[in-house]
Amino acid sequence: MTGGRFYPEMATSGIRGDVGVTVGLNAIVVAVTGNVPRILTVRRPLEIADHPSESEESEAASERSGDGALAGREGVPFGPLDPVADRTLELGLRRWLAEQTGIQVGYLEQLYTFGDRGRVAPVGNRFLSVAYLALTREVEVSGSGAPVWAPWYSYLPWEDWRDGPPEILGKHIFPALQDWIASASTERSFAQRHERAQIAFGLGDTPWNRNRVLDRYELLFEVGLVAEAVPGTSSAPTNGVAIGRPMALDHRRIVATALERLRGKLSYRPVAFELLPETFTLLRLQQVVEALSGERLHKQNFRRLVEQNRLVERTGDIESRTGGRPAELFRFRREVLRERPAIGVVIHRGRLATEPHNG
Amino acid sequence: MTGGRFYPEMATSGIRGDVGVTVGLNAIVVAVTGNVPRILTVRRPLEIADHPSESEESEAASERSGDGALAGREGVPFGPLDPVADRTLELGLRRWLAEQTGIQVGYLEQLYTFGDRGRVAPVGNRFLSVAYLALTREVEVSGSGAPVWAPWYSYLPWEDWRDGPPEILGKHIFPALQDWIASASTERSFAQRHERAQIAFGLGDTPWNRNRVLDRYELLFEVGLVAEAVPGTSSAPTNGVAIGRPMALDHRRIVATALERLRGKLSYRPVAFELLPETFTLLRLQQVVEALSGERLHKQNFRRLVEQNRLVERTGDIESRTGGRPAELFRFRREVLRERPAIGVVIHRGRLATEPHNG
DNA sequence: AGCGTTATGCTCACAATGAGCATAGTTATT
DNA sequence: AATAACTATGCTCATTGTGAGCATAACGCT
Repeated sequence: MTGGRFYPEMATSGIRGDVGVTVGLNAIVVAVTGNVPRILTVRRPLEIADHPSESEESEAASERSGDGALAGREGVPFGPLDPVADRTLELGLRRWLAEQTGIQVGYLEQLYTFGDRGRVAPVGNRFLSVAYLALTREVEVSGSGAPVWAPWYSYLPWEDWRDGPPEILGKHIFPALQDWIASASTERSFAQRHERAQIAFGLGDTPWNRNRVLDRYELLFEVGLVAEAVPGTSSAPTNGVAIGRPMALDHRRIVATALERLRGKLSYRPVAFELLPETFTLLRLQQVVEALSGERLHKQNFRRLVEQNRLVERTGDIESRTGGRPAELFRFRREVLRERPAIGVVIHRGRLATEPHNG
Repeated sequence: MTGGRFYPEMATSGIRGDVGVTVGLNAIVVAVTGNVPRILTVRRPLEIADHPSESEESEAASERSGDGALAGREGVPFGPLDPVADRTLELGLRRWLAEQTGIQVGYLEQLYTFGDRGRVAPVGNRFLSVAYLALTREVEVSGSGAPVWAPWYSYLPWEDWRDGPPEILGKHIFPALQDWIASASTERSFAQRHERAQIAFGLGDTPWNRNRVLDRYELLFEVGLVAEAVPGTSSAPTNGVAIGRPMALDHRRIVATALERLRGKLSYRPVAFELLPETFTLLRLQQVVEALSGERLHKQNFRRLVEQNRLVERTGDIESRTGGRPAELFRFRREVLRERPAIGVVIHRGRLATEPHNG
């Protein structure tokens, strides 16, 4: 309303010179179907599709060396911030997300603001995007962006340890990391590379840390095992060994950031319930948690954790299509938000390499 | 470099219509002197001081109802993003922070992007600021912004429980909360207010949760116990009872966000060491942690935690100006970042209300 | 009835945590 | 010189939390 009066000198779009900043909003919309965590993707980033005027030429004219980074590649939903209509960033995001995918998200949380994208164009504006993490139950989607639910781990296949260490680690990643470490030019650089790899991927006696998703992604990017499509950003050559599904721009990095955040949150906030229907069995809850954390949990201990912390309450109803003994249906106790404000659903690790004998 | 080519339609500053977005960077720079946690403030927000052309008129012309919100009030350092020169947001922040305060910060972490400020000006641009948390040892500062170290808790006095529950809680805050709850118009609203107050301030059997800094701040704002100076933003009337030192714009909210984030981080990352010199006694370390977490810790258990997790190593040197038995000097073991990636320095609570008998 | 499958109750060892006792070296005071 | 005051440091103990596994229950299917 009156804000402008206080900053008349800011009524121009640029602060210095004539280059301004354009702001967009990205949403990582997460749902879990059965055992599969999914994110909502659009076949072509909406930042192109939404501005049809020149995008075709733009794309056709992209004579970029490489693999046609942008063309037709999927990305996460993107929408503009309407500086006039959207009172808050969050409302803005809800608006265009509803418009473009028909989804009304429940849980919504700001993730990160990405600004260093190598997108400093000599002529164009600086580009900034504020990314949000949204949780929802999986629903039908349809809209201008032709959205599609894609398996989250198809973009980050090394993050799914539910069936033991992913093969891709031993087959491609570890060898490539070794090469990368060995090819360090100085002693110092060697040690640093070694340490980084150790921290990120749990080599040697360092344990694998499920939360270090971004560390791992960035290391793989540097090593040249994943490709990004951001103009002006370069990683080591990929040698044809590109792991996981690519995405437009730096969206895959955003996706990694979202996974890291969500995994972190799992252990101290009851976010898993946002992804479940009103009532659910404890196995369903556990499957959701496992899907997101990427590791198996000890069933009895998981039950104990959830019940002892009184995260759920019985409904009295029974789900009998379990394939075994019928399971009781539970409901999230929203009161826990009051009683024990920092309580989550993942504490322990369970077994990773071997199958739990009683799982 | 080449980014612009892909988004020719975005070379304008606005996405829709002619209103664009201006981006600035805020830094909450934290240091601890003795027992006092401090943040760096500038007497007038640099977003004004830095643009002298019209700011005087702007301020004089601010015929805003109220208390002259902006005039001369302190805020956290603010700097513009130079869309051309600053390759990344973080580098941009380091640049102007060094320019304006002479500080070279070590630890730097993105905090939050604030966009809903009621600053949607009919004529001016939308304003967005990306806030960062910076940790440093306290050093002399000087620069164009005339920066000053101010005690953090002077802005959030209810957050410091080191000497028991702050008086202001019983004297002003709790009564005001009761009034606010009682004045709810509907049953439902009553229950909601009651629950919010309970969660945020630990009323009844709910324990005080040191991490809920932002919840508390926002509740106090709604209740009208703290004032913000953001044009277009309104809270309940403050009735003359304004608690804690005010700040320009919504900077105090940013400050609260920073405290919340830092308190959270304390327990799973060894960030306290960023605020200490190379070597230190365990008491100094404990004091820093207590200063930030706002509560007292059990000394022996704190030592046990720090030593058993091998966060520190002995230097062999002795500090003898302790006022008692000389204390050994320790050094942070940077290796822990590798060995145990998620380890912090605050786990337990210690005593709050009473003085530890052996503290 | 027997098998496969999932649900659920319970135990046990061990680690982590919160609290407090006891002793060791200093400086300041009498 | 004795002692008071103060901080450092070592150690114990009860309780709780965590990881793992045994055992039994209740269904569908053949």
